[in-house]
Parts: sequence; C-alpha cells; structure tokens
Amino acid sequence: MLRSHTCGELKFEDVNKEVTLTGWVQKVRDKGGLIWIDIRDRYGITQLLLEDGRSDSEVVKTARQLGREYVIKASGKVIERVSENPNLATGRIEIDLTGLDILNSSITPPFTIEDDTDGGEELRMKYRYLDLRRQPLRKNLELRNRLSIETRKYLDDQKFFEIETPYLIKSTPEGARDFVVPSRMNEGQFYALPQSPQTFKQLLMVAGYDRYYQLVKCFRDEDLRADRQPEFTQIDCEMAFVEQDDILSTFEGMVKYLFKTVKGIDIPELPRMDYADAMKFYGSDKPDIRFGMKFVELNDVAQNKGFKVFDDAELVVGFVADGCAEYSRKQLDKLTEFVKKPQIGAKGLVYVKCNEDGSFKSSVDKFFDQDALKSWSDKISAKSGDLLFVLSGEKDKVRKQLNELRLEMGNRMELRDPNVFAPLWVVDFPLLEWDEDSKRYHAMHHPFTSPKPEDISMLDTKPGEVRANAYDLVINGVEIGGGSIRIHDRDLQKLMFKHLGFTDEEAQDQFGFLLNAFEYGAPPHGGIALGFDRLTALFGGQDSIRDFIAFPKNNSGRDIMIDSPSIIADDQLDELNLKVTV
RNA sequence: GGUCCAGUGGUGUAGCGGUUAACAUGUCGGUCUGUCACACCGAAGAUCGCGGGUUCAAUCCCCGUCUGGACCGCCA
Repeated sequence: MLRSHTCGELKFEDVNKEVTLTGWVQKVRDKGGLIWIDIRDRYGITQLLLEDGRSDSEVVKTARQLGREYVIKASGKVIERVSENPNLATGRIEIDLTGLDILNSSITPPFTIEDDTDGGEELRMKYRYLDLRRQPLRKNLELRNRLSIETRKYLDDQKFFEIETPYLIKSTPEGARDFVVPSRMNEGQFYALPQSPQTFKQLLMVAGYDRYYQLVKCFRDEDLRADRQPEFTQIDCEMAFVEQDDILSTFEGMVKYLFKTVKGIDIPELPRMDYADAMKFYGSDKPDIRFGMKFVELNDVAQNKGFKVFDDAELVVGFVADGCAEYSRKQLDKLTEFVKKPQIGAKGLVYVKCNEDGSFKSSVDKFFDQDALKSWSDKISAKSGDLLFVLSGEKDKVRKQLNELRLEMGNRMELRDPNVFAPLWVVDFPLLEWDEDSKRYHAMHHPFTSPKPEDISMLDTKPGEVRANAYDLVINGVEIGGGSIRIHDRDLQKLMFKHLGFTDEEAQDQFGFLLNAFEYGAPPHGGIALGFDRLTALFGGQDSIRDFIAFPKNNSGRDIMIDSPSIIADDQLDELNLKVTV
C-alpha cells in the first residue's frame, strides 16, 4: 500500500504517529509562511501543514507546484491543530509534512469538486468521474451499497436464494418495447434484453427453488423520466407455496428492516388500500398518504342546482385544504391555470372559501347560495378558515385531475416532507385494462397474474371488473414495487392468453416453454419486484434516480460521457447481416 | 408523437434593439505565520449554441435547427 491511513480516519488519539496519506488535492491555501493542503479521498479530508523555513525546502517547493486534483502521496507526523475545525471529522489534527510526492498531475477540472459545485448538469454528466468525486454523489452510492447489502442480508435470513437469470432472452410483443440484440451465429435473428426476469423466476418455482431473489438489471426501451432509466435495477423476488398475505408480510418485513437498519426509522404496520378506494379517495393508484385532503364526492349536494357544468358531470368531487381560505385571487388564478394546463386538462376550478365568520365565498356564488355551500362544506368536513376545491367531469379524468391538484397543494403547503415516510400496500388491482389503440383488453400487471378466483366467472361478461391478486408497494406517492400471485395452472394460463387476444399458436410460440413447464407440477407461487433505484432515491430524499446511479443516461437515453449509442462500422453490420436505412 | 423551459468568459448566472457585454466563482501573478468559502492587490479569459430572416443596427425580436432539462403520451 502506498498509504498507511485514509484521509478520513485520523483522530486526536493518533497525534505523534508517523503516517502516509494518498489522495487528491482539494485545495491549497498558501499564506506565504504557512501552507495548508487539503487532501481528499473517498473517506474524507485531512489537512496537511508546511511552514516555510522550518519544513523541508524541497517539500515546500513541491507544494507550490500543486494544482487542484493533483494526486499526491504525503508523509509526516500527526500533530494537534493550533486552531481546530469542528466542521471536519479530522478537524482536531493535521499532518506536519516531511515528504510530498506528486503521483500524477491534473489539468484544471471544468467545475469545482465541492458539495455545492458550480457545474451544470450536462457538464457533470460528461465528466461523471469527476462528479463522482463529490461527496453528495459518493454518499448516494454509499446509500445504494448499504441498501443492497441489507436487502441481501434480510432475504438471505428469510432463506431466499439469489440466482442469476440470462440477459439475452426472447422478445415478446406484450408490455414495454424490448431492446434487441442481433445474433451473429443465427442469421437474421435477435435476442431481447429482459424487461424483467418474470418467466425465468416462475420457471425457478417450477424447479423447486421456492424462494428466489435477484438484484437484477432490467431493460425497457421507453421514454425516460427523472425516475425512469432505460436500464434499471430491481429487487426481483418470487416465492412458492404462498398466498398473497405471505408475500405482503414478507416484504413488509423487508421494508421495515431496511428503514430500521439504513435510516433508523421504525415503520408501523403498512395500511392496505384497495385499488378502487385509492382511485376514489386519491385519484391515483399510488397515493401519497403523508397528508390528508382525501376526496369527497359531492354529486348529491352540488347537482341539480342549476349549474350546468356540475349537472352534466358524471362526478363532482373535491377536497379541503386546511387553513387556506386566505388565498388571494392571484393564488387561486394560478391554481386554476395549473389545472387547465394541457397535461392536466381540467376545464376550470371551483373554489369555496370558508370564511372565519361562517360565511362562504365561492367562484360559483351565482349558482349556489350560502346554504348550498354550507352543505358542501359539511359533507367535506371543512372548518372555517379552510378552502375547498371542486372539479367535475368524467369520473376517471376528474379524479386524475384532482389528484394533480392535491399533490400540488401538498407541495405548496409543504406537507410532502422528504424525511417522512408513509408506505402502504395498494391491493386488488383490476386484472385487465381496456386499450383504446388496439381495441382490446390487456393485462394491467402482466399476463401471468392470477385473477381472484371469485371473479373468474366475470372474465366473459365484465372483463374490466375482474380483480387480480396483484399489489403495489407505494411510498410517498411513488410506486416502489409491484407483484402478484401468478397463474400456475396451464388451462387458466391458456384462458388468460385467450382473453388477451392471443391465438393458441401465438401463445404456444411465445410462451410455450412456460405452458409446457406448467404441465410438470408447477407449485402455487407469486412474487414481487421492487425498483431498487427508486427505493434508493426515496431513502436519499430525492425524486430523481439519476444521482443514485453511477453512470446514468440522459433525457434522450444517451450517455454523453462515452457518447453512446453510436453508429457501428460497416463490417460489423455485415457480420450481423444488418442494413441501416437512416 | 406532443407541450413547456433553457443555451452569454473554464463554470454558474445577469443583461439589453445601439453597452467598453456585468457579477460571482475558477485560472494565472503578487502580498501575507493559523487558514479551512482564507483575505487583499493585479491580470488574462466571450465569434452571446448554429443557420436564416426582420431592421440603418440583432446577443436581444421572428422562423428553423441542434443540445440539455421538466412533463404528457408511452412505461405488460
């Protein structure tokens, strides 16, 4: 080793030790007679001291050649500082330098390597290896590392078995777009990268590995978001001989364990909310339950009073924002503008101020008298000083719109504290979802999800109302994971494929291996997959997963550091029998 | 596929139809024996993303384009 210690570990007790440190030059403070050098590695920062006249003149000379990010080896004696720095872990000591070697020089980095860097996002991505030297990024990756270790510990304790599944698999048309990989040895044929190891983990259940897990990369060729990358990591799990409750309690245990060991937070029992209630009371299948503002439906008190907009609506629904009756016209206009944005698409926003004197002031005073407004306020359990928001329209749309407004108000009222964690299970998802484009139902979760036995009879008559044994883990309004009890019966699986519009031939062609496997004693099984990047970002208190991934892609799916994707050479294309047409 | 925002010294920003293009930070030189966001003095550093248009005059206004970011669609 070139060093005896790291830059983060020397303490007052180490005074008088002869040490050698290696690292990068964070900063040189040359006061003329005294020179301080901050040396940094991933463990911390230690201050080195030189005194002109007393220290070795060659060492002083070397020190004066140093620039930011030079790599150095520094030797000397640990001494107590004359003036301590309480902000630094090593702030009580410094190294009285007797030796200094430049191991490598550095050109001036394009941005400052500090917690609060001056670098913009694009530049930091281009020089990601420099950005990763910064403490905030390092802390994020440390958090990720810690979470992966604790995840493995928990699952190992629960007798889960980590098994790797292949990355070069078979493309299927269901679900997200596949990334494909041309096969050189099989002309004109392609592998696909897995969107998830779904079928493999089910085959492992058939094989008898009754508790499987894997921290695994998954790939989806869809547009990116702050919380979506084309390659991402899942904690992928599957269990055999279980029912839904067994899976929920096992992974509720994991959630609690991770919060306890990594964040020191005790999480109480996770509430379970069925999908229908989540939509009804929060307008979302991933409700943020850190705060209230539950929806209240107002059809019976708000309709048939002559306000055509409400009378014509399928649903009139609102919520109360505590203590916001003082909102100004300007603020209310802003919120109206917000819900009318094309991405949200509401036609307008009705508000009712519950004044301190017991009177009401609304945007629809023309149509509703004080008694009518009071009936709304009573129904919605508002107090004086509160503000009601009401939207109306087609049920599904208006719920979605009101959800956006609720989250916006949650932000404005600072009710979405990143240090508060409110996990819950959303259960009883619909099995099927109508798709306007293809004019058919498709699986809401995936085609291997089992319907609730009592709902199977509705598959033919009311397919949209069939519920699945499917569940999501939601924390702070973020979908962290989802899973289901799978179908393990060949006939039921075939029936499902039929309802999803597959012919027998298509089902056999694409999933024959699974249907065949189900002939050989498939146990009842189910599982879950958690988004590891999202979980890490959530623990780190951020919405974007990018800074919790060492080398992420940008908005357009590009890695601007290595400049990928890129074109490939003609002979490479020839070998793969590919022709590029753009 | 769509909507919105941004692009100005190395970096982050300000700015304005006519400017010596401002500020901070970084860089370089100097002074300084207790700094740690060191301080102070001085210097260098910008075809204002690219192309076209309007105008006597464009970094500024308009159109296009590229790049980046946020979002909708999409994400079984």
